[in-house]
Amino acid sequence: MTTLFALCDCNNFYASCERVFDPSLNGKPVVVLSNNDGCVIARSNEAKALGIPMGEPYFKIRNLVENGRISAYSSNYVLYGDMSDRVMQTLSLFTPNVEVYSIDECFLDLGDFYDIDLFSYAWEIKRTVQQWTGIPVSLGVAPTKALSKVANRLAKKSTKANGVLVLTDPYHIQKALEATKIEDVWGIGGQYAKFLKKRSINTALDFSKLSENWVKQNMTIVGVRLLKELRGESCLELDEVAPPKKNICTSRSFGKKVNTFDELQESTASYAAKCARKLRQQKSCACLITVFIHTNRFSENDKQYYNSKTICMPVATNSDIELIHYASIALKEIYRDGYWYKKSGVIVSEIVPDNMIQLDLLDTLDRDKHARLMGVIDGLTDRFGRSKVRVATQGIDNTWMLRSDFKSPCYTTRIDEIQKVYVR
DNA sequence: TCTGGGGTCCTAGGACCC
DNA sequence: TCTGGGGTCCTAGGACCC
Repeated sequence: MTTLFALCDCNNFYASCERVFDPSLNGKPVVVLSNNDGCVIARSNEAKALGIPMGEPYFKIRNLVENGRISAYSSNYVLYGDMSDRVMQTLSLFTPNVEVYSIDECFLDLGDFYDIDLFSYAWEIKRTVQQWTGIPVSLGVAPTKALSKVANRLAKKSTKANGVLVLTDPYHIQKALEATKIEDVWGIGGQYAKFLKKRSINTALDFSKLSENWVKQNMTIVGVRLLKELRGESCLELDEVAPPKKNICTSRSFGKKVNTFDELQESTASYAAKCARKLRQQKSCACLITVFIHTNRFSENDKQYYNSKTICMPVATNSDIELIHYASIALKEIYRDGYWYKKSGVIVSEIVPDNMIQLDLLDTLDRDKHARLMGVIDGLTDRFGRSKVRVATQGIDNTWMLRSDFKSPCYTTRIDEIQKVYVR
């Protein structure tokens, strides 16, 4: 059986989202900053052309921003998430089988579409997404997922392809593999790239000629799957329904240096509540909770400290109140006076479906009551926005909160913001 | 010289992704 | 002054059991 996949990838996604709502940015350099406005995580083509690398710390480009040479935005995940949904919904009109691979990427299973004009079809997809959502996308079409990644990358890079590349005949596949450097192959990270280049394996084509045994020995079974995929043998299926997450993590760097227990406790409580909400959204509960804190690893003057503590809770839970309770216990154990803290986080793990909870005979908590309360809190959060209702431990003024100085409005999801757009 | 041999579970750590 | 956040999978090795 022959397989056929398309990988659709939004171009410079976060920067493109900002542009949809402010067309005056078209043709101009735009960057989007990480949480805390720390570094660059998305760049428009014009920003790339200025030589701004991915991950560039903001302070290094501050001058360009202040002189108006670049527009910089704080990341606005609510907006990007909503735009992502629109793109994915549009894509799912073209085939019922899609895998939302990340916020800006989607695999489409084109199954046995070999008898249609793939090139025209791919272009129709691209045009439709652009027209309906305002987001420019690139498409790579090929017999396996790994090859569709290769095709997508070349589609974006080549001015001739201009955003669409269909890679189905062996000759073109060879040429594409030859044109793809080993470090640009999906699944080859920094370590493997170094290892392979030392052995004169410089391109995807070189890699595809290696023996299965050698790859298995040196790169585990993961490498073997990639090898087969690049040779055109499909090993990676389309995962249409995202499996429930096995770990959920909420962590942030602070907007300022923090040294008191109370500030750490507020932030940790907020992250625990956020994890609880994520658990409820996927209808599951966690047995373990981990809290970690650390100082600023870039600061040479400050004393460094990292620690984490994991607590096994008596009964799996997804309640804000309980998770905050155990997070506080864990934090107390690892907190040390006399350090400047930069970041804290909460991870919940050992996740089980919420209808399969192992009860504890000595459990005294009224779990039904908790569940109803959380339902009410979720309802209020949905209606009035995040953090309008919260457990007291989470604090009120939250001076530790992250910095986000250049955030665009949540155009698509907030009534007041939507009105602003209409008024304009 | 030589120290049973499996099986299973768990954890830490390494690799990768966007 | 200023350097993101959130995930997955795989393997090796130790503990433990019979």
